[in-house]
Amino acid sequence: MGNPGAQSIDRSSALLVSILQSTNAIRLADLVRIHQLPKSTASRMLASLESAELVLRDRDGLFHPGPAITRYANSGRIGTSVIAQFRSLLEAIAALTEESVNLAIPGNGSVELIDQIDGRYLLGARNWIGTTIPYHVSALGKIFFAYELIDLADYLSQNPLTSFTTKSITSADALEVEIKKVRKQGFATIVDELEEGLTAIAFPLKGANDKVIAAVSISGPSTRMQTPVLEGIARSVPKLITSHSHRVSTAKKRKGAA
Amino acid sequence: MGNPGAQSIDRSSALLVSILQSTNAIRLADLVRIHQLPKSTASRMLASLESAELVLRDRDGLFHPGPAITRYANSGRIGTSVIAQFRSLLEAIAALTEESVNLAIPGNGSVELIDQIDGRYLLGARNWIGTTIPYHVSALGKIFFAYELIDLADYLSQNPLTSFTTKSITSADALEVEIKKVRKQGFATIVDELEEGLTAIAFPLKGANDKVIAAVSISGPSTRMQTPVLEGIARSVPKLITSHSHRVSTAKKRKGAA
DNA sequence: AACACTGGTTCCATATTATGGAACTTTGTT
DNA sequence: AACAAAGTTCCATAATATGGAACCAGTGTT
Repeated sequence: MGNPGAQSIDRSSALLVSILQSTNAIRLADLVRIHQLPKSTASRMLASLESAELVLRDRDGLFHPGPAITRYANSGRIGTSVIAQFRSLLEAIAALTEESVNLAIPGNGSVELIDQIDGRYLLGARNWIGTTIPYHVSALGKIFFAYELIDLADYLSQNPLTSFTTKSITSADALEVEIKKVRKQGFATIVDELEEGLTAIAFPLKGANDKVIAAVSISGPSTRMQTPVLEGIARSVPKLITSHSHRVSTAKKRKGAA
Repeated sequence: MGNPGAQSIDRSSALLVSILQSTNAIRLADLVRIHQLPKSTASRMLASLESAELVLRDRDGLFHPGPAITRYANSGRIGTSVIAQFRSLLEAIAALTEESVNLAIPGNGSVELIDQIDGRYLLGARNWIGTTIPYHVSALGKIFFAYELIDLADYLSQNPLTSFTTKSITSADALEVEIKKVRKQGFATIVDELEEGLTAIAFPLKGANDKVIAAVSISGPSTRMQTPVLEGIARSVPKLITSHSHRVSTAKKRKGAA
């Protein structure tokens, strides 16, 4: 935040985001406390957001995401924006690696695959879009843990670490160690952890303001994806990602803003 | 719109809503045209919304709903706000009618059932939550058409009017006539149109600012739900809905605002 | 190549508009 | 009944949003 000439929008946006993020309904007083705003200001802002249907107030005065947002969430075009943003990157990665490339966002309890480019090989070319995979056996999932799009503790408390193969990580301690490693390296891998013979490597993808919003994975048979290949990918793909994230023109200017 | 001391929020909210509603990505210039704003103002506002992650700008400068919203849409707690808001109403209706009562919101291509209270009878007590039903064979769906939460023309152009029983409406003309009737009466019915022997009656539900955001249906076997019963429901349930919608306390004040 | 055109961002003087303290309502609690 | 807590409204003040103009790319067009 801190956009010149947009204080009120910054503030009201922050309120809206709080409402979107909070698991349970939230009161005006809570918002005032969290954001350190005068009651009067917050009240006015929320009234405005409410009349735009961005926020909904229930009979008890609690705030919820509003109809305008619910409508969008229900419209079935959720992933499209992220897909559009990263399509060309996926293509570039697929061209480079010749393996299947997937785009994912964090979903409710499992990784949500939203886009895919198939590789050259026949083996591994199956379509994963729409599939959901538990976080702990997925390279993409490890990325979401490492970059805190999903809270590891939360996940552990709600999901058993089911094993898919003998290589699957099934202990909380081991998973935590693994996540730390991912954070350090900047990428995540699974080798035979989800399915015997399947290897994948995943990288975080940042949005405009440098926050991780999605992840991309390259996957293929473990026989093809040996250590040297993985190392090559780990070296080259981040470069592709970085160069992709620089928007064509006026982007450089705006970079400072975010 | 038109909240005192919140012009900028009203305006930026309108921009955000436009972005949420539009099927395809949208440019700054379009938004400026639609909302009759100076470029400079719109540019500033969108930059602010972007830094709050409410809006996402792709490499081509096109606007999409942002990560904060996508995250919420993917979190699996979409319907909860609406459910919370209408729970007590559903209970009241169930107590009165003794039949199964359902709450629905418009979904992608089909009615989305999000809450249910079972009636007293054994027949008809099956759980519909999560089920999706085509609009044209559902009383709830007819409500969504009538109150323009779903565009009838759009729907007709994308979906065949599949027949479920011999009573199902399968011609566009007949459906349009039916919708007009619904709009006039203020409620919708299906008698044996979705399933032989199943009758349902549905009513619109308004949010805080008097716009329809959801619908409620009462359904049971056609043998029990004869014309006199339906007439009784059509008389009594709207009263329940109205009395429910008056919020307990400060609501009366705020009513004027919206 | 030079030119006009379109889409977008930045600047800055101006006064409109957001601000927040205080007063006021309403509800729940002891 | 009195008190506390949550929320809304009021209003004088100045801080902040505003929008025209200048500016900066790209993208055709001749």
